[in-house]
Amino acid sequence: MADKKQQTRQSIGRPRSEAAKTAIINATIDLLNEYEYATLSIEAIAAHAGVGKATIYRWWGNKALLILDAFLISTKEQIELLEKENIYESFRQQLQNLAAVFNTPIGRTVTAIIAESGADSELAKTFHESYLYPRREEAKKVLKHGISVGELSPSIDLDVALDLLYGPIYLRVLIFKTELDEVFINDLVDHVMKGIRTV
Amino acid sequence: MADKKQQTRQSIGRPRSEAAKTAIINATIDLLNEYEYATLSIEAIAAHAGVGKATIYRWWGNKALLILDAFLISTKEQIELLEKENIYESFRQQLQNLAAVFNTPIGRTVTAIIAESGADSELAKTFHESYLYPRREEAKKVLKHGISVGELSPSIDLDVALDLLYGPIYLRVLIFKTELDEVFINDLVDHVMKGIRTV
Amino acid sequence: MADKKQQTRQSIGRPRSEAAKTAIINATIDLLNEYEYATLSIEAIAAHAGVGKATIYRWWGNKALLILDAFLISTKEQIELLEKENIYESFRQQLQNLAAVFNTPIGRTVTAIIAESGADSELAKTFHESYLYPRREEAKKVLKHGISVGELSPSIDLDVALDLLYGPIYLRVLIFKTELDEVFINDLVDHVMKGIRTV
Amino acid sequence: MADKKQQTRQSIGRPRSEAAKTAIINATIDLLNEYEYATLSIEAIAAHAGVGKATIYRWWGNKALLILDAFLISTKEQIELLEKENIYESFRQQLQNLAAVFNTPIGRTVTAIIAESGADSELAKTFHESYLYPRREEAKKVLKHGISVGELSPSIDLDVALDLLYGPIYLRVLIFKTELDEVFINDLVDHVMKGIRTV
DNA sequence: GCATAAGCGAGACGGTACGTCAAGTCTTTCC
DNA sequence: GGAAAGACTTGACGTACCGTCTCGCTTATGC
Repeated sequence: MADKKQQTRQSIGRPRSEAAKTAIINATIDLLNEYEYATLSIEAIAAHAGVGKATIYRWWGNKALLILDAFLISTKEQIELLEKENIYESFRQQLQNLAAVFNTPIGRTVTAIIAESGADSELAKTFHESYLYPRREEAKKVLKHGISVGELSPSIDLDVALDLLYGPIYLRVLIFKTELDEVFINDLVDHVMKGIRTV
Repeated sequence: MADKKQQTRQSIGRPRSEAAKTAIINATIDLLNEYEYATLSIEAIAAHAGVGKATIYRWWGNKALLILDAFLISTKEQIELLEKENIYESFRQQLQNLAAVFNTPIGRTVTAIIAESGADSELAKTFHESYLYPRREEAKKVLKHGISVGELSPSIDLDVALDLLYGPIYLRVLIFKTELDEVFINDLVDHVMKGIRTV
Repeated sequence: MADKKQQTRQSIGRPRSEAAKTAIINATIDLLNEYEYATLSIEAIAAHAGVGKATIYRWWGNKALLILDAFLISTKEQIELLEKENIYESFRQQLQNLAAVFNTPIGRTVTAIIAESGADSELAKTFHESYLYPRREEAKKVLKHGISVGELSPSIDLDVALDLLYGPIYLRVLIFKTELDEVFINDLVDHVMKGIRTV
Repeated sequence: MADKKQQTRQSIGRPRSEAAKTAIINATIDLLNEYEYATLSIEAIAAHAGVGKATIYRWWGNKALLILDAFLISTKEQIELLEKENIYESFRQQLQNLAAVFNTPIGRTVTAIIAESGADSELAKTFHESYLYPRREEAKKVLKHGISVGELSPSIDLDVALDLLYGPIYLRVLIFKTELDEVFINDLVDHVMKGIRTV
């Protein structure tokens, strides 16, 4: 079932230091509060984590992959689609959480490097597989549930519906950099629901 | 005494070379097809443009501002909201254009550096004033026209409506990196219209 | 600084360019009190003299030639071999003056660039022709006078004798950077005289 | 200094590469044969030595200090005051060696930058402590020996005597740029000896 | 319990690009 | 029409990091 460290770890030598890994991830997140991606140096992360540069390069191929990993770890349990009593509430909660995540330095940075990267890059693929796809699947389950209970029209395109919900959040937070208040979120969900609800 | 000297005393000394400026902007756009933001060097731009580095730094404070300027110049007349026979067609055309722009290396790069930048940065402010705000105002005029002719509900929030239209484009192109076909654009406009149209 | 271009516009056209030349020479001497040769820029001289850079390059080929010229002009009448009542006093006076000149920033600088330059350089040749040779000839006249009045041995090598007098001054001022007091000068002249005097 | 450091773990991290140091010093000496001080670039030295620029700046603060170091290393055993059978021969040999050293590009360059530098500069101080002072002390021992065996007058000022010997060498080589032949050296030592010898 | 081996912090290495500065040239306007 | 102002190309500066490579350790496994 759980294909974790099933493999017989028989490799000789000193094992990887989890303390170092944690320190590196924390230093990365810390320093992103002060520096933007371009001016954040691996050297600074190593110094701040009390770690040798080589230790970072041993486990992460480059700065972008390290930041992505830090992002994935730090947001692992942060965003979850809580099953609310109804679809409206589910998405309201989810959109609020999403906005919070991408209002964070590391969230903004990860989005920026993903936006800049090519579609076929390891970075984009990892982000898609480890973050985007799982969350979208979860969200789709909510929509499917809505359809099954007759709340939503069975003819809607799930992906389009979700793009309509999430797109404006990315746009406002990352591009327009405006605050997201309750009213906006409500309006947003209202508008989308109006288009996909059963009459 | 010498008040009549006032007339048009325009700056002494050798004037700025427009040829150099054009060469720099073109080199920037050219090289963004080969290099991504992080690996694009000012040195390479200068060499490619046949220009000294100092000439670049004289007119642009940093790489991001240069790229933004190149973007603004290259897209100056590229995107315009053509007055179509109806609102639906207007936005369909506009969204298509927008997708084309952000499918371009410089478009993707500019969005990435804007996303990464802070709300108060000169970069974000310039982008907002020179690009986002003017286009949004144009788009609002279309919506207002739609309201005045009774095609759209007078109670809609213009900004929310436009976020719903544009947000999914940014999301698909920059984050999901999916192709945008006619069907999607049509669906998108349909969905949004359904929410803001007069019954 | 340079009080030129006052009125005196009696004739049509540009005022005399000698004012600019003087301002440049003065600025060069002034700035050598603050900056050493390597960090003294033509740009700073031009700015300080209220002159365009091109005006400097029109008259002097490079920084070294400008400084040499400034040195030659500023020391034109400064060093002269005063005919004293006797040879001893003549050289005592002359050595004192020499030490004063090469204790000056421009004197030290000129010596340094001469020392660094090749024997065949325009710089070294100009310095030799315009400064070293004339002064040495003057000094030789003093020695010859001493011989003619029977005070000095007729068999002495004039050049060796003068090297013995001047060499130690250069050595102390430029290399050892020690103060030259009366006692040293006296000792120096004593020693040399002892070797070249008629018994 | 700290002798007990012998046991303790001495400076961690990768140790300095002696090969790099040697390559840098050699490149410096090599390139001074082609370029003069002003046109010799650190960049060229680094390239010629197959070394990164930072490695040069890590160990030498500036170009002058590097050249001085190269000079000190390259002349470490080159000049020595060989104990000859008599004082005359000792100095004849020593002056010959000195002339050879300062006829070299690096010798001429070092003297030039020392002449240009201020008395209190690190450069002048290092040159004095590492080169001038030790050699002068050696030379003084020769003079003192001459006094103790009754060959030289006990009343002579050692420093003045040595300035008389060395000053003319510097003057001829660096300023007048004349060749030094045996005759001159002999004359020079003769003259000085005549002034300091016991009758 | 000692050898083997990988991981560790530290930091020097060969490099690349930075952003600055000045050199020497060129182009415009003004006097 | 010459001189100022100042933009131009060029190229070195000294700095900051890159990603790699020793060092002298430390920490595990396995013989």
